[in-house]
Amino acid sequence: MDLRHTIAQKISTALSQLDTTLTTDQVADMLEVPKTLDLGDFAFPAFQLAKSLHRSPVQIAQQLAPLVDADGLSKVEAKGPYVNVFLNQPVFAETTFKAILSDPEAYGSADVGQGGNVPIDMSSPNIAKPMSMGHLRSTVIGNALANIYSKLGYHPIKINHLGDWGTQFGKLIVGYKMWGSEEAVKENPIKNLLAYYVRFHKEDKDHPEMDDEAREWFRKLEDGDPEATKLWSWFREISLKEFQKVYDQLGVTFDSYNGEAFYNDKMDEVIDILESKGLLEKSQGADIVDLSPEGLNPALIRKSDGASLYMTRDLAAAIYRKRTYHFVKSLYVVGAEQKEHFDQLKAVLQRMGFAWADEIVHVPFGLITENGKKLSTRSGRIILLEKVLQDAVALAQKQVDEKNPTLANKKEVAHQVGVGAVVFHDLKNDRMDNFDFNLEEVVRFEGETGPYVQYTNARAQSILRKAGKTGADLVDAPALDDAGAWEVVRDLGNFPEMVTRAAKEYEPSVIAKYALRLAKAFNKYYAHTKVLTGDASQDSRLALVASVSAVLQSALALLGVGAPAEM
RNA sequence: GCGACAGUGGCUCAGUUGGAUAGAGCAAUGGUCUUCUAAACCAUGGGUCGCGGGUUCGAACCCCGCCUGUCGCACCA
Repeated sequence: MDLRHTIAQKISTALSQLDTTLTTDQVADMLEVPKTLDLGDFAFPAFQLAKSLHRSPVQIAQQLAPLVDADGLSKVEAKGPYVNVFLNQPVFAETTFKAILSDPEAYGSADVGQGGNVPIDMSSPNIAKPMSMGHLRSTVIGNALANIYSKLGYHPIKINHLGDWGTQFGKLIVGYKMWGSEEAVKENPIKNLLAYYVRFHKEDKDHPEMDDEAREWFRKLEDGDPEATKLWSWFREISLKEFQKVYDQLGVTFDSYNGEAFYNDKMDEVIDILESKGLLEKSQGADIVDLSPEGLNPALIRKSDGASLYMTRDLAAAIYRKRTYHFVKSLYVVGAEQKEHFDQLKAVLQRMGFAWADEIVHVPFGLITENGKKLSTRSGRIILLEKVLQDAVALAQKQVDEKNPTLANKKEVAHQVGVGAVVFHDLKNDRMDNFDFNLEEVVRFEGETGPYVQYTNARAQSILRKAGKTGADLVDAPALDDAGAWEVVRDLGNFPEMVTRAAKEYEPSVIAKYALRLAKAFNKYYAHTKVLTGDASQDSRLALVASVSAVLQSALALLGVGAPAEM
């Protein structure tokens, strides 16, 4: 039984003495956490009882407070219409520190997932195009969710659903054959492949025959023509190698690179099923599934020329993932602009008789703009992720040189701080928030930022280093009795709940905000309390410091952000 | 036009899902390093929570209407 329910039970028992029956669960739901520390750690509002007891909430609170069994608590008092409950701080601190320090990895973990598979569709850049800030969002959100779900006992499967098929490959081949060379592509694959693509779009306006040619090459590719296939797989391979550089910097790995091409031979079955169930209709020459009963636009399954579409491919992918992974949940970390697509996808799967469609979850996120404008590869309005990371690391390097010139592994730290700033910035706000890109904002090191959290951890580590103790040495430290540390202690105790909430809401920002809250509380403590004084309570304070460091590291790890011991 | 998402200090955002006096960061001003890392801490100013109704003992949060912005709405993904 958790703390909330323990207290709820006490209150429930007390209420029965006032001839009121509320179950422990009901009381637990009503319990609030007051916004300021002087109002205690939990509060029970008496408003709702006023009617049935024919008394004012203030009176009820006054009568109820003395009836609550205060064993294990430090105080129960009525304040206005609330009964405020104060925890026994030293006891709570001791159990919390012990829980953290005896097994830091396990703290906040749970086995609710029981090893169930959770494929996560994420990142998904397009071959021959550079990765942009938009891909960063999908990548880091997906990665953080994978970490969070893993901590809760699920088995995430990170799938990079590459954009590696489509008519653009016809254009790419034509462009390459007209203007490209093997050397140029090898020298700078993405840049040059993109240049062919962009140039193609410029020139095909005056030379419509180029489009026919591109269509022809894509047709060849679909038919397995050796030359087309060879070029395609080369473009794919060489692009992937470029993407890998970014993933290495971010520290993100994948379990599968099955992209769009992978499903080429799996779409016929989808159409067969749809046909056999009589779901397909002709409309304006195309094959569709009418979703008007669901209040959705029709799902386009096959173009009038018989070619398949995005929807067809995603249906095949969804079914493949269910068969392969027997998932308990299937996540798609894809921009909010594709919401309707996923609504349609789920609706069609439902129509096909797949009840597991309910377990498909679109995890949408907001748009990144620049100067208020939407980014677009074709128009060249694009923020190169590689460049952003590069700039961030360079700025961090400058900062480290300035602040800590004698640091041994400056390069590594600069990398962790620079990349950490970018990743944290992307994860700290609600997924759905749109944001306008601003390099200075993204790579900020002060205030509510990733480096702030990293710095807090580095300070804590520094204290432990000076003391010559590790967390393991402090497991049995005596209880900390220091009202000034209470905010920190309480935050520490909240970590497990935050992990659960982040998973439930598919919202890494819950963890990022939590890390900021804990870091802020600790910095305040740090500024007011000297840890290494040599007195009898030193080990108790050190246990606090070690606990903070451990939890900050856990939180940063969940977000995919590094935690240097010094910076 | 229809639908989705959003609207909270000058700027960027929180607000534990309906509770006590609406909180942070940035920016501004002032203060704190001979003492564990000043990437920090402390203080001051700054608000009709888009607007109008409604539900409720109680609304930034729920319901209805309106305004503004963004995204989506058939053969791209």
